[in-house]
Amino acid sequence: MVNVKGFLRNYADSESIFKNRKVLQSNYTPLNVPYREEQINQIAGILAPSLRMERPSNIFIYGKTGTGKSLVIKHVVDQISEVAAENKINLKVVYLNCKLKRVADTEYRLIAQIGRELGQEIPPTGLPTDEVYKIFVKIIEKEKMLLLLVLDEIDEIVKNTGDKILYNLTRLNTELINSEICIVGISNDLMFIDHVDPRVRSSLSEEELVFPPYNAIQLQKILRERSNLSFEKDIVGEGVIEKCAAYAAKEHGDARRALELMRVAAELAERNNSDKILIKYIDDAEEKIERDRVLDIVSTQPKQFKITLYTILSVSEEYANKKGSQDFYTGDIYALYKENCLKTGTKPLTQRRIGDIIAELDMLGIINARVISKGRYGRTRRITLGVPENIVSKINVMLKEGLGL
DNA sequence: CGAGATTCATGTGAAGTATACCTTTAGGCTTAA
DNA sequence: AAGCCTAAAGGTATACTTCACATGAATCTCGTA
Repeated sequence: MVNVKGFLRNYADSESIFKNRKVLQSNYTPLNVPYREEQINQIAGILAPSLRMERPSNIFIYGKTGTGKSLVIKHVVDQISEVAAENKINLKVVYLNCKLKRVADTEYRLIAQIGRELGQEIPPTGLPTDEVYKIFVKIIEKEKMLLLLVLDEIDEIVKNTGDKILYNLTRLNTELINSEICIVGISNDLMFIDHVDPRVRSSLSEEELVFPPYNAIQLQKILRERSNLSFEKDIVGEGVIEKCAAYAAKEHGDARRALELMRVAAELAERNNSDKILIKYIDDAEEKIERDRVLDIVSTQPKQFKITLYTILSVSEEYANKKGSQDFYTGDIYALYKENCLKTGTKPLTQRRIGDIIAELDMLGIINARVISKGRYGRTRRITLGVPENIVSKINVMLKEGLGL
């Protein structure tokens, strides 16, 4: 424990390899967004009427993760807000990510959350949904305003709860007298809009934009630009940027991932007292990111999810040790799950529910659970792991402690 | 031997229940005039 | 009498349970070659 102080002193004395750490963090909004000028101009053009208090067309934006959708929207919206403020225009912007569990993943919660963003206390449950709509309308109608509603990952909420919300939201405009709402929908899923009600579709996607993925060259340019802002000269080792870009390009040109890789690699370099970011740190970074991502998801799950996942992971570890890896199915897991419940003193849920939980864990990408038919031997889900082997034990240990097993 | 029937284990949808939380309302208590 | 607090009543969303039916390919059955 003595050398902790030494380490801290050393840390305080040594030069950080970061010139500006924030630049590489995921919530950073750069001044200019390379290779997205066209989209920025288009969106700005579409949203500009808001500065005359006229309702702009609703926009629908498609693009894979890390293609700059959120970034561009935030960028444009920030600028518009500034200009609006200069001209004393009452323009409110609400940005919401519909994927956030227990925040905006049902109709009630989404509307309630918008209300809260606009500074109104709304209880987490208990009110009728149309009551929440009324509260919401009242807030906007209180004074003449234009509400710019940015719904990120809008496909998630529709997948969960159907397109009724979108219908209600688009219809809301016809009821409003003072104010108006403009909806900007963002989706990762290109096919998404085909599954919604045509009436909603036409009003929601009055304008459509597609964000193409970045290619490796573009990713390199982005990385270079940001690392120039973030690091002192000559910190970034030979070939590092190329490797980051290549990694990310492999994953459909995900710029967010590339930048994260860079940042984590830099942090690892710093922790190792290295004054250069070397290629070897990128591999470590890759693993660390994946681990953190999974750990983060896992740790925020409700207890029953954890027990279920713990059961699955233990079983798969056991099988891995015994070699001759076998498949396992919902029934097996449920039996063991019940045992684990007994050990932790938790009331076991029914198999019906566990089936749903397994399906949800599959959606989270932590496991793969495919429905198969074993013919004469029934129909079930075959469960396999969705995370690398070397992370599994770490998750398992964490779960074990967390559950008190 | 092959087409169709059968079968199993659980997927899946609908409807019902428990829980936690909300607002409203009415009654009781306190307080100030 | 007015004002405030509390508890009961009436209502909702969400997570979960119960019930009942659906599924789909390995296996079985049985007629036919």
